[in-house]
Amino acid sequence: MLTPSNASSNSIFSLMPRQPLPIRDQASACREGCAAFDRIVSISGFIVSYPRGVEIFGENEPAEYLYKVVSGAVCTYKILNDGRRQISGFYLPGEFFGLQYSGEYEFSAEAIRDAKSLVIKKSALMAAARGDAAVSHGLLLLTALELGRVQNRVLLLAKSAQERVVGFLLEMAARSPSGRSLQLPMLRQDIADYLGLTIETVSRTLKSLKKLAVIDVSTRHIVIRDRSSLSQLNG
Amino acid sequence: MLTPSNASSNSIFSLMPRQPLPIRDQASACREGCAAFDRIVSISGFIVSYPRGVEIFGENEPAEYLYKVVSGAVCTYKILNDGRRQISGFYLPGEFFGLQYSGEYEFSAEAIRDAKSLVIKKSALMAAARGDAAVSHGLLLLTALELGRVQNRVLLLAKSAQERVVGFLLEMAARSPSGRSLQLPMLRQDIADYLGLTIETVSRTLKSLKKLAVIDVSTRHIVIRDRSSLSQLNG
DNA sequence: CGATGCGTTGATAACTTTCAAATTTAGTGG
DNA sequence: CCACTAAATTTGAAAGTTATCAACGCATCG
Repeated sequence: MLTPSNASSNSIFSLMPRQPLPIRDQASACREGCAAFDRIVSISGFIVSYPRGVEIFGENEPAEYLYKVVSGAVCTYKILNDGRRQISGFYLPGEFFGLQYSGEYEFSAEAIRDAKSLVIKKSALMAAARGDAAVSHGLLLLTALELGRVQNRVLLLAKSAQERVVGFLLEMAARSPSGRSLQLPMLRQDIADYLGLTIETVSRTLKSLKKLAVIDVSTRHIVIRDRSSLSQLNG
Repeated sequence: MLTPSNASSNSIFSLMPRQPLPIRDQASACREGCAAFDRIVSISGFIVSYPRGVEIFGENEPAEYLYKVVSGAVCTYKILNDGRRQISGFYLPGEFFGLQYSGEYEFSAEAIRDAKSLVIKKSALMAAARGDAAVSHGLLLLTALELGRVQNRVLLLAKSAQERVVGFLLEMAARSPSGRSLQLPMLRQDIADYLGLTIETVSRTLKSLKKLAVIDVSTRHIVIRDRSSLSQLNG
């Protein structure tokens, strides 16, 4: 009942992989399982460029569009009452954002590097979905993957500073083409706001991981030297 | 396009309320929006009793069943490598759990009070879903509500101990029949494992909130005396 | 070459955990 | 219903972790 072979069923259960997918597979799962979805997205979407630092959409705006990163990098975030910024996700090329569970965006989105996005009007997607179950399946798969990501983040945030940073590095590594060499598109401040830490703590933690010889650190680039030790430090 | 009036569309977007629903509305949203779903659940489900402390299902077991709490209380959790327990959610009467995004449960579930659950075989639900769009809509609504909950928890866990406890109280209050008087079905240890704190910190934080005259505290019962102050402390 | 933004480093303060009781609560058998 | 026991919660003191504040270094860019 819950096997991939049943993927044409109308139920959400059948859309889910048997094993939780590693994050790196978001793009590929969608490619393999939802070719029709991707085709619609490519046809009905248009490319928009966002210079670094520009807001792509704001919290509480009507959620009219779905976005797929083509190049660069994007984050979604929320500003809390006291002015702190909580980043809820980073999105790299091939990944989707703007998939909100209500009629209005729950978060704001901003380009953290100069970025290009494929922008798809949700109403167009929905029209396509009525005639093509693969499209609605694609949307559901994205939603389920997002849920899995967020659940992982809950586990991450319950831990110590070192475990958070390690978890972040492993997550980024899983999404990188090369699993060992990470180009970090975001600033230290972005990492801090993602992990609920300060930039100083992020900086010091990276340094201590370097001292332990599990990673090499430069400003925008991390090399994982000892992955098994890193995984052990993940708790 | 994204209005509630469009709820019969095949797209997940149309299933979502315009505004994020407060948590208390999980049960009622399902009642109102998914009468057919609830009917199927009631018909095809059976009642099982679980004494307090009993495991209902375990992480990595095949996710064959969906559960709806009838009485008592349940939590889902994960044991981390170092033995810590991270509780991922509490479920009160009327709420669903066991809705996993993969073919196997991501978490374990346990009765934190003597509990009765309606147990529904997912394969039966899926069969019903093929003939009745309302059923698959119901599943999707549950999934989307779960996503919203988890997103709120991410925001919670990035904050200070006091803000976490306050957020927890506000969340529980929103789910209680009376919004001001909370019966807590869980132990302090459960609250601590939910918030990523120690029981001592939870205890001290509750005491300090009592000192601030925003709540009254007894072992299993909280009364919110000053809701607006409490909300302000939520960050 | 100064200005600016970003990252690192150091010292101190604030917060949270840890460890070790003491106290209260809940359950059980008399 | 009371006494006893085990479990749960609270409290206190000390240790550990992270944040805050301040300064410095290091690039990039006009």
